[in-house]
Amino acid sequence: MNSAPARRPATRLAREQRVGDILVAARDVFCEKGYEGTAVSEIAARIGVVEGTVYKYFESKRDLLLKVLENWYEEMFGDYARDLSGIQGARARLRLLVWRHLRSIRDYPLLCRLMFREVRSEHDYVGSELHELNKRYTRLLLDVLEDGVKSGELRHDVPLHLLRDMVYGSIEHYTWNFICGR
Amino acid sequence: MNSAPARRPATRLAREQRVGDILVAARDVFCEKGYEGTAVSEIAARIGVVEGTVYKYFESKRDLLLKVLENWYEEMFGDYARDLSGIQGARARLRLLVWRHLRSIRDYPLLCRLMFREVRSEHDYVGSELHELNKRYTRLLLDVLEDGVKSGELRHDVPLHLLRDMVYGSIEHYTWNFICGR
Amino acid sequence: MNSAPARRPATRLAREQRVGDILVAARDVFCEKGYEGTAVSEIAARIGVVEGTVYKYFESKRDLLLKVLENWYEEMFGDYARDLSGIQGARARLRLLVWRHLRSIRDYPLLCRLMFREVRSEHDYVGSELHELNKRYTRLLLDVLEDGVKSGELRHDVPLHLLRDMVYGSIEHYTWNFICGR
Amino acid sequence: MNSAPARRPATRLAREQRVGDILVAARDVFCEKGYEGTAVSEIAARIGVVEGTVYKYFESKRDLLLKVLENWYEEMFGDYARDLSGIQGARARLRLLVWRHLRSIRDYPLLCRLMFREVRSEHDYVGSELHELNKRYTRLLLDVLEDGVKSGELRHDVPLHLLRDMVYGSIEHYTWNFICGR
DNA sequence: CATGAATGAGCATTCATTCAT
DNA sequence: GATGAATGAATGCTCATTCAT
Repeated sequence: MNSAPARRPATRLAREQRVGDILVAARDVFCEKGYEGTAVSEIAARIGVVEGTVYKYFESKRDLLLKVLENWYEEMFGDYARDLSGIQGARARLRLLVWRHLRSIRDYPLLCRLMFREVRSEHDYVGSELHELNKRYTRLLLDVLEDGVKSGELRHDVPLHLLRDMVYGSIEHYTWNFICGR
Repeated sequence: MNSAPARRPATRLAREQRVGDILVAARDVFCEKGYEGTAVSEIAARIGVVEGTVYKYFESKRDLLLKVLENWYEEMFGDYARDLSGIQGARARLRLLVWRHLRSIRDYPLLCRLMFREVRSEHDYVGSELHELNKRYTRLLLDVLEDGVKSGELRHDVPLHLLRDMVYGSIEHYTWNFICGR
Repeated sequence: MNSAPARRPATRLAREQRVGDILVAARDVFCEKGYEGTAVSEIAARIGVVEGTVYKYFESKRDLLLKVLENWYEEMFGDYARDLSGIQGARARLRLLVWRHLRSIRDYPLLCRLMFREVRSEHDYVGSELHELNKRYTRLLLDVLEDGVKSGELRHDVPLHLLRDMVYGSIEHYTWNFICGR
Repeated sequence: MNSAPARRPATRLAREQRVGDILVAARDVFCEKGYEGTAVSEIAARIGVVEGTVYKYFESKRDLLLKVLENWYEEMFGDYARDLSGIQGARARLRLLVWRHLRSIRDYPLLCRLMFREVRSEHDYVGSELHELNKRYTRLLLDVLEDGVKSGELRHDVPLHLLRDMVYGSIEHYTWNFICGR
């Protein structure tokens, strides 16, 4: 029951470029308004295309959200691993990890919020790509702690994984406080 | 003068009773389906009334959510304070606080999730009644730690409020993991 | 993410009245434009309400279609049975059945088309209420033929159910030709 | 002058071959999903081309549907006429016609459904190529009946065209029942 | 010839909220 | 105090079709 469409062809971009533009626009709007509060049409409007165009590149609104966050996680954790690989000493390594983490939070508090609010508490999180990326990070944390213990540089009276949780937990707590505007 | 039609009796309850019923129904549905996923009509249906009735007692859907969580917080933190007032020794007091907190999480994980997801990251959180109730709890935590330090029972090499954040943060981290189904 | 709705309460009708109005409007638009070609909003517009109102009374567009046709079938076949119950003689009874059938087709050719096009070839037809109503009619047809044979009034050299199919088939053929504008 | 980029070879086929491929793919998808339920993109995908390509060979989606059915009709009725031309005797000729018809239905029930559902009840049917092809067949039927009557091989008490309609109608009725999954 | 990016209108469905009764 | 009919805006998603390359 459709008829006569397709007028202004508008800027014609390479697939990759378009995907990137959409991801950026989506990131911004999702951060501003939350997932439910965001209309796909607004994301499209930001980069001067129509809704349909977004759906040419992403399966669904949810897919778009996940891709936005995966993008961010990969970028973020890529940094961590790279930066870590030149540092000696458990304390220094730990400091770097925590520092990087905090820096990411400071730089992208709204993405953090998005992650916590819209994804991490959802049923599709466990087992997802995002979950994997997250585990890779906590693994890094644990490794550094273990190395430190082995080398005698760190001591601990609680099980190591508890220690890791305390570190990670504290950071998370700051994240929340930061996000919440304190 | 006499023939009041009075069909549908529609149980006429005391205001307080009605409010309570709505709050319970709202809590359940919000927990099950999340805030956006919940239809006011379903809350109403659960207790056999009609949407309009809910609006007689609550200003808006959002108001209802906030009231649900305030209710829970009050109950929860009331417990904490009461139970604390018979315990001697910083460690014991700290243990109780943490214990109660963890118990609440275990008992009401979905309310936790609701809190994190729908409220704590929102702009109307800071300065809200919920925020106040939360601060009352973290104050309690800090007090216990301070007492412990004063009495010499606890030592610390990091600033006390950092310690408090590590305690609270760790609990939060567990909360998330618990909520997320690990 | 909704806000401030509900202005003009518009004509407020009893449930039954409204349902009837919607069914009539739906019947008309479905007949004119076919199922896929019909927008629920147009059905609503015909009786001066908004889309949402339609969904208060019917689960879905498909549900509405089915209800429209059930309505018609019941009316139609009710007539058949009632009218039959005063006629003697197999030929006269048969004539009445065929006559009524043809009359229904003449009076509601578009409903016939709707039935054939949108429902009868679909997977949800077999076993549906509509299928049952249809079988009730073909049963009637067979009964009349059987009675006629028993009483000696009718002779047949092909199996009776084949005869029934020829009768029904011929009517269907006329239906199609009538529908197709010949 | 020379460096034709010529990436994606995109099999360059003879016009006729391409048209044939598209028709086959269209036939399959239309049969599976119905006209409205079919996306042109899926037809294209089936043969590894892109939507635009389909529009190089067919004016519109509707055009494609019509061409698919014309193809089938021609094939089907061509058979009828050819096979008829060697048979003597009205009964034998009639039997062949009916037999061929039923065989086509059995072999291509989904094309039948497509015909009935999507085309035969539409305004563009009457006067169309398809209508002509159909009339050619019913003409055949009538001719055979007339010959039979002339030669004294067949008797009839109803007008001949009615007889023809009963024959055709019965077949149609079986078609429907067959299509509908009985 | 073939591509595939882009269009843009269309549509079913949901739901917070109001208000006459 | 309670009803429930009505609103009407919002939104995710689809798809036939075009056209620059």
